[in-house]
Amino acid sequence: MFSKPTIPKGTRDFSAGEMLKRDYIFDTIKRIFRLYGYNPIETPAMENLSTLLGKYGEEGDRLLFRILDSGDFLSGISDDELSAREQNRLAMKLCSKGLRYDLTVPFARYVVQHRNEITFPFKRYQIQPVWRADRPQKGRYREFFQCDADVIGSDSLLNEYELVRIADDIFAGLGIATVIKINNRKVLSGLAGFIGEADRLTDITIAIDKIDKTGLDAVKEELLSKGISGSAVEKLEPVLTLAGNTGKKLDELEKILSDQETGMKGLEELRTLFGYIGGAPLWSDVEFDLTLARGLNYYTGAIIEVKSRDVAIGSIGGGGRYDNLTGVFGLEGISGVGISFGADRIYDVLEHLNLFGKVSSSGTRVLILNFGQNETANALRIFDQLKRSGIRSELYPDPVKLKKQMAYADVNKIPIVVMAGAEEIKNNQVTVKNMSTGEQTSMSTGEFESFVANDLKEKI
RNA sequence: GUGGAUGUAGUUCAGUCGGUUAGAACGUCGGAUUGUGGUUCCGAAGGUCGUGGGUUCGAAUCCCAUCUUCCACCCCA
Repeated sequence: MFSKPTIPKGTRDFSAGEMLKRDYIFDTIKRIFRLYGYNPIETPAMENLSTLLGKYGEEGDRLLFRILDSGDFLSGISDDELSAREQNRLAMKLCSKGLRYDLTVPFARYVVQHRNEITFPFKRYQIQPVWRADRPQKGRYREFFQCDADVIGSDSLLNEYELVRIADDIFAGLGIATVIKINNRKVLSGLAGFIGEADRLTDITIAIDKIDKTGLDAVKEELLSKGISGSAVEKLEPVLTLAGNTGKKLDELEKILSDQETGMKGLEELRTLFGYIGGAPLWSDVEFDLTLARGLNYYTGAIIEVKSRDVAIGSIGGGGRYDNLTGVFGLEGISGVGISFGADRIYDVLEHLNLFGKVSSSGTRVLILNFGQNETANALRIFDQLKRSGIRSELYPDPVKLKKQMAYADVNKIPIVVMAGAEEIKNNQVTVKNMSTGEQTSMSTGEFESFVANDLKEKI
């Protein structure tokens, strides 16, 4: 007896119906990426752990899938080390590779490794799965696809603007109402300096990021519990509750952060970026959100996040500028900015809002019925004729009952059935059935030829 | 990594207090109809009750472990 096969926690099979919908998403994203001059690259599923570790913070390191070394992986390990049972130390000795956690760090590695073949600014897109050893939930998987577009080697804020446009074009194309939130790490940094806790930036950003979800009081509580002084939290509160439109918020912040050099630089960047955005006709709402503070510790300038307006599923896209990501791989002074879209969550949003439309049908337009050995040569001629005209068609492979063949056309939503049995062949005819109306017409082979060339071809 | 819920046919779900052979609907397959799908009628197949232990005369039902899925944290797309 075999036990039923299963797949690992947090992974999924994609059946044909799902793949057609997923491809629709990928095709839309690729089309827009290409429209803006980004070219595709791919990197391996696994990277050396030395490439991955330490890039995502402590939490990120924990979520890395590690790959057990091949061969005699115990050879360099003493019995003492084994019996000490120190997981992390042992893991470092047993594993030298891991599955990629995102596409940005492998991209940084790629840029450093290929620096002599690349001319800057370098624009690339990358659509591949990533893996995280997280505990799965709805909209959260252990294997999922990211769709990244990055430009590296240019400081211009036109790049940030371009990424906002790309996000806007993609979601307009998919028909998802979105809000694109923008913030700037330098402003957050200035804020930390302003309240006298400049070295606690990470704790502060992680805490205030939750203000939407948990409220102001919970954020204050978290800040205090992390050891931020009461006076600092008090100083921060009026800033977090700043109201008004983007321009007004920026004006207010300019007064507050006037003696914070970094903060002022961030505000200037935001003004420039929103200046570009203000002149563009956009589908999405774009807003400055001071509490947007994504935890990734490599962002240094702009921070971007995209959320669905209609479905609460976390962010469906995010990105930002990282001034020195390649620095850890030995290439200093190269700035990059990128954005990433989560195809799996976008899928869930489209499904939830019923926005896939006709994408799900198989696409076959014509089914030729199989009447048996004597009629096969004739059926194949019709088949060739359809293929030559570029019409997606199938010949039913087995000479089974017509009832069964008809049912196949029905469940696969094939709109046209072509029949040519002994009767038709004798009279040089073909019978065409329209599956939605049930209407059926017999025509001469000559008439069928023009039917294929005109009626069928037009509808593709 | 922490805490909580869940698992019965391909799918959605019943299954009483622990008690005979675990049921339904939908789907699948066959037939009514050997040249005609969707509707209808008849029939059939399909279950180690997530897995492994334990308690009991007896376990889908109670206990323990483990896995899955889901939820709240953490973090994130």
